[in-house]
Amino acid sequence: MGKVIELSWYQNNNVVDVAIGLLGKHLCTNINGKQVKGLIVETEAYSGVNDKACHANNQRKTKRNRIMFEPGGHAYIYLCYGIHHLFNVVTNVIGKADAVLIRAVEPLEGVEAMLDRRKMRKFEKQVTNGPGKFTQAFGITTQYYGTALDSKIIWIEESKSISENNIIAAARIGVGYAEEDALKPWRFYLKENKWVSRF
DNA sequence: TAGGTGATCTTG
DNA sequence: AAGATCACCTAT
Repeated sequence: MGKVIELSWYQNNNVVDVAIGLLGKHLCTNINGKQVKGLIVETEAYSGVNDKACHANNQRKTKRNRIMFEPGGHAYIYLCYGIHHLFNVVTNVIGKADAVLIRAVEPLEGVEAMLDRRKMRKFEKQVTNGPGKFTQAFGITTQYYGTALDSKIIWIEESKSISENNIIAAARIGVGYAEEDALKPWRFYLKENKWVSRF
């Protein structure tokens, strides 16, 4: 068992640093009596009010994204396309609405529970290789909106760090509406890791 | 490659 | 009040 990351670690004013720092760490949930763990292999940084791809762009603050304006270390979970529950880590201090989207994990523990929730028989990469897929495998839904990430429900543990040589930076996925910000290389993933959502 | 899905946001 | 949009997934 790794050490649980403290909330203060997320209260960093550089969301790109946090997005890179989360790679290789262990995301854990204990939901409906099932504990699962996965290695974070893909993240994206969303940088507050000046990032056109970010839900908080242009000071937009609504019922959906209000947690982004709270201190770092809480879960921002929202329903995407009516079906998928997407999981973000809120970062930065109160009033600075940054967040990191977790896009994919490599299963480490609780594979049975993951397959069960995904209604899959075979253990293959489709279990957790996308932002809507791994949340389903982990039991994460909007019910857990705002959960502190040092809780017993959702938490992230330290693990050995990843060297920069093994990290790829690229444009974020699915943000074509964001004009020039769509090109920012704020998607990060582990090189040659088969659990990454797409290449 | 196309269609499903429903909360959220915007317009009138 | 109605319509458009959307940080995606699954199956053809």
